[in-house]
Amino acid sequence: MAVERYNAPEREPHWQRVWEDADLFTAKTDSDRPKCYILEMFPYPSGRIHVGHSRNYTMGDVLARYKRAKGFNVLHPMGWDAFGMPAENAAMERKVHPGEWTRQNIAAMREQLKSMGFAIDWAREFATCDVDYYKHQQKLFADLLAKDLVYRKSSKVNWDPVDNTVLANEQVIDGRGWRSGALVEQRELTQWFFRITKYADELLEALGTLDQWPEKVRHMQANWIGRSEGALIRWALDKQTAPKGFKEVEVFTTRPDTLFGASFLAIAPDHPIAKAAAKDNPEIAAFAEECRRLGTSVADLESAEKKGIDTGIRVKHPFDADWLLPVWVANFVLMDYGTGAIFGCPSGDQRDLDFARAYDLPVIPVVLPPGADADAFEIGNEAVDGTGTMINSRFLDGLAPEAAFEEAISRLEKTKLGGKPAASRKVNFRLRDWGISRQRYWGCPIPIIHCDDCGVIPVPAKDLPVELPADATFDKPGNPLERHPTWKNVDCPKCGKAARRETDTMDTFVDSSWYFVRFTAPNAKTPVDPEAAAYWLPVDQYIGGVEHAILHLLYSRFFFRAISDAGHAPTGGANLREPFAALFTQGMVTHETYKSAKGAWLPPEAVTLEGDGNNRSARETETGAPVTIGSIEKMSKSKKNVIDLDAFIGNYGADTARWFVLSDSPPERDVIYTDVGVEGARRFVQRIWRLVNEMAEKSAAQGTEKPADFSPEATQLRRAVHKTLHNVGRNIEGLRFNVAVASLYELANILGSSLDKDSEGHPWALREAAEITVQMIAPMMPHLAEECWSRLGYNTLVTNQPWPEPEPALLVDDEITIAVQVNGKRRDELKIARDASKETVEAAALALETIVRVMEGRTPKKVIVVPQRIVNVVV
RNA sequence: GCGGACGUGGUGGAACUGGUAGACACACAGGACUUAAAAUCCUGAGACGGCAACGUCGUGCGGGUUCGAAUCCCGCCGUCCGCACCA
Repeated sequence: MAVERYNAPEREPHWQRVWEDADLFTAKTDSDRPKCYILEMFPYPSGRIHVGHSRNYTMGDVLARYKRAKGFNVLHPMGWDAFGMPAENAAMERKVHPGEWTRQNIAAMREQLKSMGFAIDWAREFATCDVDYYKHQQKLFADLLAKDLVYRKSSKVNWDPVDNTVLANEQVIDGRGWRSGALVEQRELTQWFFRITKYADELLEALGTLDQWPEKVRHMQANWIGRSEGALIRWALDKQTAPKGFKEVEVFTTRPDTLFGASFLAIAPDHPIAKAAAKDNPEIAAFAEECRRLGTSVADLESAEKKGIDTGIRVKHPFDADWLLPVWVANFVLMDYGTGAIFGCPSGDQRDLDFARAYDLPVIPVVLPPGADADAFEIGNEAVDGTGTMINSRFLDGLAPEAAFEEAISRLEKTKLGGKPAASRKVNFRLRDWGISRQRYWGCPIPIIHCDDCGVIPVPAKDLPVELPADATFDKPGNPLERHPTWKNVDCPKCGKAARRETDTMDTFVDSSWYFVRFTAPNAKTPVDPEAAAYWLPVDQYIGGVEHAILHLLYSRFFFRAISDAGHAPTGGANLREPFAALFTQGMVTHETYKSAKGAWLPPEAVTLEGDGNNRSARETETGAPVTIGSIEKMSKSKKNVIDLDAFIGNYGADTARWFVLSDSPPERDVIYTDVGVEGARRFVQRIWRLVNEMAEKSAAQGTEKPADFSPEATQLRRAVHKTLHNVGRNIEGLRFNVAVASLYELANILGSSLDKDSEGHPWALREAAEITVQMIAPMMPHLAEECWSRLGYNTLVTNQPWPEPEPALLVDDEITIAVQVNGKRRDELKIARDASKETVEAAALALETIVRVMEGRTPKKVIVVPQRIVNVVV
């Protein structure tokens, strides 16, 4: 009677082999069945997989297995986002080649993913550092260049003057280089850019069609693109004070209606006028220098204290040549946005107001809020926005801001300044072109040759790929390609003279902007196989972290369009512009952090925990030294709060890991890793195993004919099973895995109490229950499901079974329970036939003892009956 | 600074379009089985008051709309994420 425990770590590899031998997950282009492309954002091969990583692959896998059972031709591939900084850092620190480090990590991580039993088509696997991948990327680059979607311009980087190297934003800590500690400077470099702004309007417009994307992601992208309608206004410089060679300054504004509230102009520290002013004025030069020390991160720039310096330059107000305003250099004006110059209207903009108060500049209210008293109205420390009536604005007085906006622009369009209109309408985008140059080794080489005579020449197609040299050195900072003795020396393909290779490599976001296309035909001779792409794309469900909500997803949307327009469109793909039909952003797995007395992070396995609730404490297991329990954070190598997957699977098995990460927390939210949560998952694995074993003994034999009649309790069991089946299907499709899990727990409770019954049809109902239960858990705990399936007497694979369909008749109850309220407060409930008429329900409700008592003889004013939901008696 | 989200028992969370708040799980308490333990099974439980029947309160805080609000609207507080060279 007693069932042996299910030994997951021992049985799981067996089933993985069986699946592999049966070649179940290799996707074939097969037009008979509808296709379904499921993709999780591919991982960076950082070393080892921990339980945190496994969550989004598990989610994708559940969906892939479910869709497969539903009859879809599923594509579920895996690959590696293999270029990037960590490999280069490892090379410097451990003297191991980035390629070797990356390959080792990939090998380890591939084995770990396989041990999770994922239904992945491994035949399509590739890494972005494979020459066979990046050579196609170089071809795409060349084609984009030919289409004028790539260009060069000067742009700023973080420069470490001690290490003589370019730093990523994350390598700049408090304004200093992370290794050298030197104060970081901004430096201008000529770099490569993708013309993403050409697609700004389309990328914004098309967001409206992405109805299977989270609202918040679309919102974030819309804000990121930042379309705004306004005007370019030219301000004449006052001749007395203007730097030599400058006559005017152009300002972009979305609020031309507030022009009469202007009290100063502010320009970016690297605006040409600011640079000219700095030449003659050491104070301005010093200020600009200080601004440059802030690095290039927008977050740092904008959260820094607002500071400025008066240049002494004056400009004429566009509507009044006698009105002179000062020009300031300010640290919050960005050269990259608009024209790098703004006019400050302190009464209408909080940042301008703070600035005006700090430097004692005039504050003129120009918009009177509705209901405010015109004579007494003053601006305190809070600016007023939008709505109201224009005041102090001469010919605009009395207008609404929207009307004043139109009027101001119309007038300026007619006003001539140096023979040209003083202003023009302009749609401005916050989105900037995508800078892809990286001064690093471990990335896709940009296939360009620089010739002194011929200029910038693309590497001819016949000479591609441009491969990374294997023998680069990593013993010092800086770009190893730049200092490689021979690699960059090459003959100009045009004139044959000695020339130099481009030593910049591409941003790794380029690699990840089209890997999902390559998965559709990973061995194609051309970057894109138009037939395969047309068949598989778009990705039907894309799953990844919210941290990619903007950059990766926007770049991919752009790049897919750009390469389509450059000759790599899927067949008949004129309407296929969006690569990801549905997007799901999953939460992280978090874990407590532990710190030793010396302040070093400790991994969980080195720590022993004691007590509970508020009395928890921790010690180092080996030494007994006290440990500080830190905050709960996303699992990360740097804080060591990771649970390694191998150890986990060795203890509990993959199915427990899978079940745990699917349970409890809604998938879009973070889940906290706890040992007790894992124990819960492990117990459930055993419980299912016991249940199925007992059911196998007590149920009808396999293939028994369905009885004509079922006892009430057998019907009740069947109802529960079919309702669960309905819920699990619905919730897997909606990616509400935690809810699907909960309904399976609920069913397990019912199954447990249904075992020892033997009324009419019950054995058959039990067999049906066992089979459907096993099929329902199969996408989530596939190994256990196979084990159970064979225990039920099958020599087929449950993975190959079609998803069962619930019987509609079993989903609805004949008698239902509805709540009865008096004045909106629940007082009793009522059991009544499902199809009872409103009148019947009302009468039955009013007749309830509790209701009669609570009514105290009062007559109902109104009785609201919502069929099958609720009765509310209003007195 | 700008932009985005989230907030429900001791804990993780459920609640389809506004209709019985707290499903399910964890932790906890009591019981069964056992020489004992583990495992397993059964029972209980939002808070407060009451022996109980039952009553009152209750979804971060303050207002509003509605017969009815966790859900919709306005204001506040708190937490988390992104900000263009981390991936």
